[in-house]
Amino acid sequence: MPDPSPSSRAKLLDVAEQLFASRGYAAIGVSAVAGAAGLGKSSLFHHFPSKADLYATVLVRVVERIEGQVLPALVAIGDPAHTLDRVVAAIIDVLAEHPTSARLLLRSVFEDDDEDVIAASAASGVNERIAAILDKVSAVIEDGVAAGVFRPVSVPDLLQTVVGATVFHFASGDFGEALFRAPIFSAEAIARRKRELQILLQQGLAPAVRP
Amino acid sequence: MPDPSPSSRAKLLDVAEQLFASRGYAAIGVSAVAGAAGLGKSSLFHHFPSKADLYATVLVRVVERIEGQVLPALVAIGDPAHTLDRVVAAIIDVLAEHPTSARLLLRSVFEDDDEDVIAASAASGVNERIAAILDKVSAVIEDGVAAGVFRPVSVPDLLQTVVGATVFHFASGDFGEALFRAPIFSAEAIARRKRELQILLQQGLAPAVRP
DNA sequence: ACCTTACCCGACCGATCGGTCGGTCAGCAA
DNA sequence: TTGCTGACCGACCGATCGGTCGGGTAAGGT
Repeated sequence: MPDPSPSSRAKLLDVAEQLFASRGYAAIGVSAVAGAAGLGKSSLFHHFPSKADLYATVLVRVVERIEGQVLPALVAIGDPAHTLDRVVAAIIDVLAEHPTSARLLLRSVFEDDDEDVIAASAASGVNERIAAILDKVSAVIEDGVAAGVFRPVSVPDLLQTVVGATVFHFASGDFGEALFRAPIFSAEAIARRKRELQILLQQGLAPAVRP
Repeated sequence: MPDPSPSSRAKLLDVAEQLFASRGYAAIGVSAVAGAAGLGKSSLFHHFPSKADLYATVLVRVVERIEGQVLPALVAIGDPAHTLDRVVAAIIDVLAEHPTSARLLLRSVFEDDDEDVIAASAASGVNERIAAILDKVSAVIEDGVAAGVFRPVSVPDLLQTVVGATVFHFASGDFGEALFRAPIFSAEAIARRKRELQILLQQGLAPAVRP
């Protein structure tokens, strides 16, 4: 019991985020969510009009957290190489802060969901907000290529690689921990992940030295 | 209609792979699978003892396809840099060949599934077979570091990056296609993906030039 | 002709799904 | 006290879930 009275609605959002992240939308029933929040199923429908709406609200919360941490890193200060470093660090930080974020994002990306779910999440505009962030990251890479601090690359490919290397990593859960034989979300693991990815990108994107 | 009479059982596996990949285990009912295969629900249970067993069988088929293509690339011929190139190409080829593979893999990795599903897939040993492949990839990287053709890296981190950059990419579906504004599984897109990732890795892993 | 076997189906089972409904209860303003 | 309101719940709804059962049908062996 961490909080005395987290307003029930917030508690529902918390447990729903946790449950949806671990087992997916279809596998989690509304009574399971309500029960985990210490409420009856009917009380859940007092706070949210439908299961799909609850899920969409959870997604919006996650996207807002990401925006709050990644957008500040995207203001163009310093050369694109430093900006990219900051962005990668920000993405890793925000995904590491809430272990559920990466999984939820991953699911929302490649889950051809239930019809009312895609309707609800489309109405909340989460996809567009994610796309907006990625567009800005693309712009940073393009700037770097144009300025000659990065070698020419396929920007969408690099973006996919960065997203895969960050989101997938923190979404990998038991699989990742089995691979590392150590926790993924420890402070050292997070710092190492940041360092390894930044070095790989900086060195892998360096322009060819012209003799 | 590719095949005149694919033995019903194979047809069931095909449509189940497609459906499970697109919407996940919990979201797909057995009657939907059977119906898509042109059969009644009862007929599905004539071929498979349970839904979980059907899913596990689908997973095994996917893992076998991957083994068949990636393991040959892992025989140590040439230096580790070339081997890694071959492995990356093999992974991309096998994931691109069947658009369902990457999604199924991703789900099996981070889906804290239903209890009988984890039991069935544990009995089929798919996790161990995936782990065995990744262990061999790890060995290649370690050899490269030991031989000095790669700079020192955190091997699990690099492995996570490679898996994320390949599996996530081909599992991203509509999201990825929206990002590229072009199909992901076209021959050109696959070739480009291969090239971009190989260059990024080779250059990013090159040891520092000693003055 | 008979029996077996493989394959398939419709009807049905209990459980659970998302969601509704009527109503209880505490707090608060008048 | 009275009346109202937001939070909450138990009981219930039709639909669908995974799975069972008995029976039907065609092929093949003897």
